[in-house]
Amino acid sequence: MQLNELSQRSGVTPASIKYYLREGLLPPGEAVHATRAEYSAGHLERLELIQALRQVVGLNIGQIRGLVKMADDGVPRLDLLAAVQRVVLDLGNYTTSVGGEAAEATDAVVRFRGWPDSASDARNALTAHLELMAGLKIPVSETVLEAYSKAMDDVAGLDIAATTAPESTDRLILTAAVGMHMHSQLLLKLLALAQASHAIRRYHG
Amino acid sequence: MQLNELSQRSGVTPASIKYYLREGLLPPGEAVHATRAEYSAGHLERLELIQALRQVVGLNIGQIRGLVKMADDGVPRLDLLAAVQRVVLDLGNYTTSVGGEAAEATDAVVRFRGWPDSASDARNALTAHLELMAGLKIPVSETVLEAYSKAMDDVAGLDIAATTAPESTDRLILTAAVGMHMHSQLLLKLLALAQASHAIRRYHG
DNA sequence: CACGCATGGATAGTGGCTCTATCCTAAGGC
DNA sequence: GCCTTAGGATAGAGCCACTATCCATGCGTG
Repeated sequence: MQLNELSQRSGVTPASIKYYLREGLLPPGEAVHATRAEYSAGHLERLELIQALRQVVGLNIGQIRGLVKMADDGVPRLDLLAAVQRVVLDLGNYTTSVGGEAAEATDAVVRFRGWPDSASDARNALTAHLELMAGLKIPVSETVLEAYSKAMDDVAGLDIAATTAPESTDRLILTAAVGMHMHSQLLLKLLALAQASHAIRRYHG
Repeated sequence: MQLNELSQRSGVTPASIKYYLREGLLPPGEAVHATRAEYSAGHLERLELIQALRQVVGLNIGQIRGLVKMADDGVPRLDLLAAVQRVVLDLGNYTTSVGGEAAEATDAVVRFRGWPDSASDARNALTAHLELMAGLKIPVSETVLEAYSKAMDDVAGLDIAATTAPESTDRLILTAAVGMHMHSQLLLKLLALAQASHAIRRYHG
């Protein structure tokens, strides 16, 4: 198919498709000659991925480019999922701080939860976040950390099970990113409702 | 104090202060005459609030304006806290959909958690979010909803206790917004770590 | 008393981001 | 052989959060 058909099937305007091509999110079509290029079902799938990551998950072009580059480079699926987790849950690119109270608190959490204690983006992100909270003078007691981590341990026991290993890499990224995002948002909505409920109980009953 | 001193004490450039004045985030100083205005400690506090909401919580100018307007209008503290929760946890302005599977699921959660079942932003947001997930073909089983809500119920039992009712309304908003944001982010970091840990156990142990 | 310079106020410009519109050339189809 | 249309390049738009410039005013300093 050519650009126009790709546009109509995906619902993305030709101008935007050209933009994604320029930005390297969409690989160029196979040039049949100087002024015609042929696009495949893979391009359509890629466009759906881009749309979902932009509109549902809210990633920016750079983040999307990072993910699709990995996909195109044939990076192993586990690494891909880790990358998806990093951008979707905003684990950032923190400088790995090695000592300090925050690192100790992270160690403590990992220990009393019995989690495997290997280094990871999530671990660095947690340490960095605890440092940030300390810097903002927001105390995080061991009690809170224990309760939160227990709650998240319970939650993590379930949701990955739903992922029914998709066929293509693009679809894997799509389902993983959208699933992670929607589930984390679901958690926050439930937290809001729980907090509101507790507040009502406290003040009105 | 005058603009320049306010700028130096707050660390905000005069140009930005003028911008906040124009946008109605910062009330005008008391005009001593045509070309001089005097700013108070309240202005400094307001600037600190704006800074925190922009840089830490990541709110935009419109959201901040909404909150400070409420503060200036002397809205009751509980309403203020509800507004803070709405913008910080992204509860949005959803159209209150009354019926449908999602609404039933929300009812079910509230029922088996024993939460007071009054209408609220959080409740609408949850229903809307469940509808969104259904639209995206992401199934949310009752098991997941039960586990998630249980976890959030446990979490909500703790963290509001830390709020030591601050003196001024601006400080109340600041501590509430920053606290909510950082705690919710903490939860997501812990979720990431928990998921990574479960994944490792599954694949390597 | 007069001059210079900071202040407040208005207006316009900047830079980043994500598109979107225009223009041009080169072909394919009728 | 002409007209439509794809593809490619470039420039522009619109939003956001500032940031810089300009100007009249009038306080403070000498």
